[in-house]
Amino acid sequence: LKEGSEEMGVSRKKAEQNRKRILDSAEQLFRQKGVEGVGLAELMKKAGFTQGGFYNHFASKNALVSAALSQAMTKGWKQLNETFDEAREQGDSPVEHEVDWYLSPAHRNDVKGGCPMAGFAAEIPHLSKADQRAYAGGLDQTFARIAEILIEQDPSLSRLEARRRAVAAFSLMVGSLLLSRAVAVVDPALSNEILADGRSSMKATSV
Amino acid sequence: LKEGSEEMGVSRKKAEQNRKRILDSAEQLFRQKGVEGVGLAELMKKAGFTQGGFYNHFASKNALVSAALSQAMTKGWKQLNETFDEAREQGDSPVEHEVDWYLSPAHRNDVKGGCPMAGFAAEIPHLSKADQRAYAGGLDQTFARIAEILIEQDPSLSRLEARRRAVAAFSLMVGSLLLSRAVAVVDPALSNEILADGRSSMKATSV
DNA sequence: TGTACATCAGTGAACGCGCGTTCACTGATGTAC
DNA sequence: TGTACATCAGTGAACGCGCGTTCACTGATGTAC
Repeated sequence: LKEGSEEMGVSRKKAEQNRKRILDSAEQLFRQKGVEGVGLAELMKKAGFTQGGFYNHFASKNALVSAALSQAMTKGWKQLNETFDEAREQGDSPVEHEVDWYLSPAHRNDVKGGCPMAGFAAEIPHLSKADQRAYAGGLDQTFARIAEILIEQDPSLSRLEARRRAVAAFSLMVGSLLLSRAVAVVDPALSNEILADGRSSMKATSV
Repeated sequence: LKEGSEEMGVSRKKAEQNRKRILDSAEQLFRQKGVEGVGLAELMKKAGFTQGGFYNHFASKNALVSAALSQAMTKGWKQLNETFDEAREQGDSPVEHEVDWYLSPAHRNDVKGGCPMAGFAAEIPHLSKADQRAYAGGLDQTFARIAEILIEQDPSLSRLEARRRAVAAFSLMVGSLLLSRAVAVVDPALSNEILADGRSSMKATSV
């Protein structure tokens, strides 16, 4: 058991990879079609398995939803910080860099990925309290990180003012992204305009 | 037929009222639980009927969804204009009046009602193209109306600049409302903060 | 105005279907001696 | 190191259930003469 768990056999390693494949498929499908719009049969088929194997990896669909939300938020948090680091390396304003990515057509089109706070926002009220708490924690953390960066950019900002701007800025980004996605298929021009106007508003308010 | 349709019998009048009750129940339930989260049995029971009667009024669940979305948008449009009229009567700034209502805890808590552009935003990509088109039209109309009001308030604004501000302002309001709703149950303080920061940002940017 | 027939909203049971979940079985993997 | 047994990921069929939809039936409403 001691050494056995250290260097696992092929099958267990493979099983862990398979779990990851199920989880990744779930994350994408849940964003794309909504949690209620995806069945386990479809999901397992996409991951390359038959339906029955699901319960070797997750206790229930709800457990999978929690895991998918959690993974999406972890990815989103990494992405946020990478975007800031990237901007610093290029000597750009970190928040402007973030906004340019966030309100880009590419991010809008990436329905399967992208910001989990936007992608899951509408599902959250239908999920468990634990999931709602996880989401609220992730959102608060995001606000805090943006406020931190704002103070870095302009040290004269008070903590309170930075927080206010961070919350409003992120709300604008989420709203623009969701409205832009809602009309993307039937009115691409309007969809692009929403992104562009969001961007120009962010720049006008010196954030 | 000529006179008969002029002064309809009690039953047909009643039937029309019943249709309205089904439609109203649907509008509320779809907002609350999402379109996929509501079954026709539950819906008809809420409206006070048995399941089978549904198809006397609507051709399918999809047809009901379209009707509910359409009714919600009509109501939303009326509400928008009434809010503007109300502000003018009281000598308030129309847009500020709108924002104070839109980003109020009362509006956040009114999940069954309130702004349809926010309430249905996440559902739209899963609906029919016709519904998506209707939504896009309603959104464009909303942007245009807000831009109009902005020019009324400040005639020096160019059409383009007014439009830009209207789109960004509405996107901020929608984003704040949705994020605020997402965390309302598990973190009321954060939920209120999101609304408050949205409001103060709107005022700071002189909209 | 009064009677005979047609209409049609509402009932309640049933339809096939896909859902989340369970289960007996398999065979390769991992463990014990 | 080699053999015997236990584990457990994956299969595929089945479970009960609720879904959207259909249908035969009812009785009050609306129409025709």
